[in-house]
Amino acid sequence: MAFDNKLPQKSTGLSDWYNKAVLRAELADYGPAKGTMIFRPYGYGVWELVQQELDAKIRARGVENAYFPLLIPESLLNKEKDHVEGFAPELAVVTIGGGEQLEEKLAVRPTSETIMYEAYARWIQSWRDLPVMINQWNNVVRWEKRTYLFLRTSEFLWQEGHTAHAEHKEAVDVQSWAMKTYEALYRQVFALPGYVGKKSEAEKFAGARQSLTYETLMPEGKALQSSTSHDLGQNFAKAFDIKYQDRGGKMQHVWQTSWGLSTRSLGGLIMAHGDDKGLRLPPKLAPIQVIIVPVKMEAALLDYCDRLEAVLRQVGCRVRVDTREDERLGFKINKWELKGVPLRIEIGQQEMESDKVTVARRDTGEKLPVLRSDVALAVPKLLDEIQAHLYHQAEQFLRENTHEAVDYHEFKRIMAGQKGFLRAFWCEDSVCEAKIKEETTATTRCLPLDSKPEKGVCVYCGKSAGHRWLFAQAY
RNA sequence: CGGGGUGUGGCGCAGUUGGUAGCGCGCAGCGUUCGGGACGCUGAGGUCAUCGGUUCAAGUCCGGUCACCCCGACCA
Repeated sequence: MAFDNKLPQKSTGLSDWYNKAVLRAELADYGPAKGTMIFRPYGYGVWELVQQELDAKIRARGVENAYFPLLIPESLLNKEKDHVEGFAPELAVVTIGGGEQLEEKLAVRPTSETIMYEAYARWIQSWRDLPVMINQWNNVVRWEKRTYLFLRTSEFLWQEGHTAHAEHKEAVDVQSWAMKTYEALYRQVFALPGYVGKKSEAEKFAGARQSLTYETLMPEGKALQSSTSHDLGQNFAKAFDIKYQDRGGKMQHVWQTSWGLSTRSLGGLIMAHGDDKGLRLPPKLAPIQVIIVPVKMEAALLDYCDRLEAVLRQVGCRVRVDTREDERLGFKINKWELKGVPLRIEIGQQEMESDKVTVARRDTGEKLPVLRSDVALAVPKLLDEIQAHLYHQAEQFLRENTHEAVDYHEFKRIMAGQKGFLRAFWCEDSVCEAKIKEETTATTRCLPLDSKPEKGVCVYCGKSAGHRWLFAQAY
């Protein structure tokens, strides 16, 4: 008996559970170099679904895909002061090429602002050239000290959008559109609710004027920054000399945005929805939405399964039949539960005789008989229900773990216990922010966009404060 | 980069006071099975992370190096 195949309990050891679930579900594996990971077909399949969904929305906004180089001359990277300082500690740099020491070192991109804007400066001459709106799907490298599959690896995959505009307002519109797009994607596709808001000065992107963020909550009460969208102002435009001649003939710097969503999102997806049996993938991101499992490997059953598969494929489901002969029913059930397939259909003698198939939901574990003639209608409906149910569970968790901290004593008490998101007044002084972090591990996550101005006093220093910010321990 | 831990077939591990490597799972073949992680038989697979030292003899003792994991400071 393969008892050592049991997954650790999610509730008792989250990180152990997470690592094993990711490896055993065949989402990913470790790469040979420190901090690198392999995206296995099943895990990459989830990412491809994310790409399909997001890419369509990006194109619909008129943003075009392109590709810029992996290697960035150091001098380029050094042009924007805050940007260099922000990324210097996690840079990987190529110093040797073709066996010879390079005259100018090449950074492996940690993000592409600099290499893209060098080109933008050459491409943009006139107001007629604007806006420039380019996205790229690529990989970036950030030399992390401590790595974690999907959530924090030295190399990760993402999409980064970079736009340039004549007017600041237009840039702000794009920044806001990008965040709304991410929010919708997270809620509707990832089934992950979260908070949208503005980053503090200390937490914003290196080189940005202002950053927006989508923050989700993980099971141990830590927040995960799940995507960002930046108003770069004219900081890079000035550093890279990106200018255009306006209608009146005057030279103007452009206004820019950048925004990204990475494979880190898959880590959040796995952690947030998984249970003791393994993953629970929301149907919209499940590479296999329905797995048909014959109870026995008999020709008649297999034939029945194949016909069922054809029916479901026709209504647009991603469906497969498990035809392995050496694994028995129980083994297969556990395997597909571990892999998080939303629906499992069991076909045996009983089903064939009654013409009712047994449909098992991964989210609730519930099994229900469905007439074969109803399957084409019932299965897509069940998939929608599962998608909605996962969202509601996550939403309830988020609600139950968002607290008001009326004073610092309460703040510390919550951070020492269950954690989660804390709403608290903050005077917006970075000294208080740093102190709070030092004493409680909580950092400002964002000022929620829907928060209204209020009169209050900073939880830390007692000076007057105009807004309640969201705090949490960050991933 | 600080603290802790681990490196022995693909994976998980055992290996006594040093004597020349074993178990479980997995894998391959055959057979019996098949409604919640089946069983039998046969078989393949290891220069014990690496470098150096001590010794007649090192998986085991000593020293260095490397890698990975966990906990902290940094990050999407």
